[in-house]
Amino acid sequence: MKQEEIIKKMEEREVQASFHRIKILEYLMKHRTHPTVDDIYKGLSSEIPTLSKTTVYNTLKVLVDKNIISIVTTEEDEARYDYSEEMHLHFKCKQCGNLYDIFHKCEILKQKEIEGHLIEEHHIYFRGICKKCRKEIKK
Amino acid sequence: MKQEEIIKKMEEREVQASFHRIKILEYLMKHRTHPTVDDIYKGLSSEIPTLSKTTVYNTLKVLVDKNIISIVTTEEDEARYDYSEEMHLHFKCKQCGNLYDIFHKCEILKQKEIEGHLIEEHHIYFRGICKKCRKEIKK
DNA sequence: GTATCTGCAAAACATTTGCAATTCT
DNA sequence: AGAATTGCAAATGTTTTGCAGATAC
Repeated sequence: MKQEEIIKKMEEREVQASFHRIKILEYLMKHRTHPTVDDIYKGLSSEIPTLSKTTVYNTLKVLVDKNIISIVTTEEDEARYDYSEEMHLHFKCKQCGNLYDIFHKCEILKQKEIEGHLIEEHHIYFRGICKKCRKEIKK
Repeated sequence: MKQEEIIKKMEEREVQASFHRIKILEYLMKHRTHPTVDDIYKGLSSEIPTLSKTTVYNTLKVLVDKNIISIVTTEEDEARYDYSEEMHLHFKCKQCGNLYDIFHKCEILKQKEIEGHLIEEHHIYFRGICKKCRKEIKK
């Protein structure tokens, strides 16, 4: 995605597009690996040596608040962040620890309401044994 | 639930039923409010003055490992624990902060496999505005 | 020129660990 | 006696906060 588009996206959601913020959002767009704060910080610090972790925290908070990115809800204690335009769900393998994106059409993802409550965010997360590890076990 | 039944449940899952462990599991069975470690600790410390938080942590870890209880996956940084025999999902109100249990029949909760991955745990969590708060807003 | 953003250092928390004391079998 | 559980204190790791300096509108 071009920088212009990133800036446009931020303006749409009323986030001031500073240099650091653009770089952090760009990182999330390029790395669809559910990075932690530390991943983002380390990934950008060679390019932006003056970057501080506080700024990463601040920026992520703003982006989450403005619904540009979301927090991946897992049982881990370190937060992971996710940029995606498409609704999807997550699967984590108990064996290899891999966190997969699942772009699966589920009725529940389309649901806007449940028992009278208005749904604004869907967080669907499965844990188990992934395809790869199942094959390994069979061997 | 009677203490005997709690002990039976623990024996089934190969957890030694110590006094503290029974009390902690009992607390989780009685308080279906997704308590935090601190909630459990504070809730029991009047009854068990010698109880330490480390024991609460230890016990919860054992109970989760043996699939007697589960961790509620939210975006919060403090872990919440859940005892329930029935599969269900969670809804959190962005306004009042309430965390609701939703016992709703969803196809996805029955799914044992997705894209070749074996599902062992389903964590479904919605965020939005709850029924009550929606009514408040309309006023 | 005033708002906002940034970054350092310190503080605040939740959670884990090491180890000794206690308890259970 | 031997193994598992408990609990204190210290350590660890993540996230937040206060505040001063830099930057943007």
